[in-house]
Amino acid sequence: MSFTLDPIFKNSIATEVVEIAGPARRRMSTTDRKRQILDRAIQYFAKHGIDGQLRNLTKGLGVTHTLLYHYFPTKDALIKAVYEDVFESRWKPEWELLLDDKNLTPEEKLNAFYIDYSNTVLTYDFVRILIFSGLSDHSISDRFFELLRNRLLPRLIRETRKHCGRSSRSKPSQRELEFLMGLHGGIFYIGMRRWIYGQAIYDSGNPNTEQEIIQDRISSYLTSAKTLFNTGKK
Amino acid sequence: MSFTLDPIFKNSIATEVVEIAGPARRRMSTTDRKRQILDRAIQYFAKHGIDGQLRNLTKGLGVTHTLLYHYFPTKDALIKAVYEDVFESRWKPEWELLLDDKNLTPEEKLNAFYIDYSNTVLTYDFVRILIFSGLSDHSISDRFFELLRNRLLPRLIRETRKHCGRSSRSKPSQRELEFLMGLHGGIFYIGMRRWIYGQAIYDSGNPNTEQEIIQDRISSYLTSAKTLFNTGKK
DNA sequence: ACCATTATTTAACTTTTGGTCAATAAGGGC
DNA sequence: GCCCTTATTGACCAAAAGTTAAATAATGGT
Repeated sequence: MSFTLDPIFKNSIATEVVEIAGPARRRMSTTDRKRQILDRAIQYFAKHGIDGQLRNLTKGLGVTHTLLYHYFPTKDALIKAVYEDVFESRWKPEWELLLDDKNLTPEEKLNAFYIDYSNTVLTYDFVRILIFSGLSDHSISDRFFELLRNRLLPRLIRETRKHCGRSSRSKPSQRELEFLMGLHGGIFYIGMRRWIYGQAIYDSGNPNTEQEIIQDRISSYLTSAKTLFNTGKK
Repeated sequence: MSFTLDPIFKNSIATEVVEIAGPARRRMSTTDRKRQILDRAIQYFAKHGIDGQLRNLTKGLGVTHTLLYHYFPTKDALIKAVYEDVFESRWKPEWELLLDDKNLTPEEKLNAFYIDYSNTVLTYDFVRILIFSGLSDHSISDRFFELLRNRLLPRLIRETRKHCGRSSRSKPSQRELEFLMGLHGGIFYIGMRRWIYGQAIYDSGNPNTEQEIIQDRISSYLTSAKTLFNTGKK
């Protein structure tokens, strides 16, 4: 035997307990809510991995986990949408333009590029989601590297060669590419240390310091490329 | 209503279906079985992450998942044992000796060290488990970096300075350390590409090629260190 | 002010999964 | 060859977690 409260009364109690302000149930437009859920999902999956639980994901939204199914048919679909979104929002087509700019020296281009690249890509959400993807199904990591390989690396090699006073007619050699990947990986590793291993790096992310660090490496890369690749012998 | 087979008969069927050879139930010594489970767990968790399921983990062993609880009290204990084991088995104290060897030049030491380091550390199991740990609780990644920071980096900086003809009396500057981390991260990134992103790198892991790649980078690192840190000005 | 639409919740189902425990049987020692 | 130890299993549990369907109620349009 149990007693039930008057519906209105019950509602007012629930309102007080669960949410301090606003009506118990607030309706949002489909697009707004979908966006909100997606943003939340990016944050949540970046932190907990794609094995995170939907019930916890929606908790911070003040919404039931079943509401997800109104916007995404399955959890996999949501994850796919997260991948898609995080990927789309981070890749900048301007990078290619920057590297093609005729008014900059190779060193200026590399510096400008890698500083912007590290500010855009080396964020908590992106680094972690990229790696979660790599660890499981490769779904975004493959696409990301395809762009890298096709759009960026050839331009970076071209600029490297320009810096060395070499022609860019021949196809990049494996050795040149790997030397470039040393620079590239070293920069990506900054993000790894910060967002995967949780290391505080230099003065808590002072952008000046980070810029100087990157510039050191680029300057070293370009200078060494000269001596490594200009002499004919290995 | 159901009928039951004669126990002996039933057993022989099960034996045929489940396992082709050997008796249905084989007993192993405690130490052997524990070792076998641990090896399997390392493999399994490296592939599927620590959220992998115990039932699947034991499937390949031809053993019930409940048997795990005879050797490890909980899943967490098993994971901890995995971390422990993978960590212990990969860190080589000889590295410190190598870097302290008085008969080698700094460049020889760095080459020898990083080639062995990459062969030891940049394996499927280790790279992935290190990163899984970093993504979740940092339990091994912290310990690994502590050793790196305390045992290796100071020696690597010392050798770098020696190569530049500088004294090692002063404490490593942040700039020096970060320049070194560029090299170090670039090398770790080789493992990332191979074991996280699943990229085939150069001729399917030709060790010679890999050695040359690492040597290129080290030579570049050392040469640049001279020009970066020998002049007094920034 | 009402109504139709649909965003949101409630309740429930199912499968998965870590964990327990009593029953079983392999294998070594006698 | 028997017996005792204990490695191994099978049945089972409870909580977790993805998914569904029906009920509820906010909101915009008229």
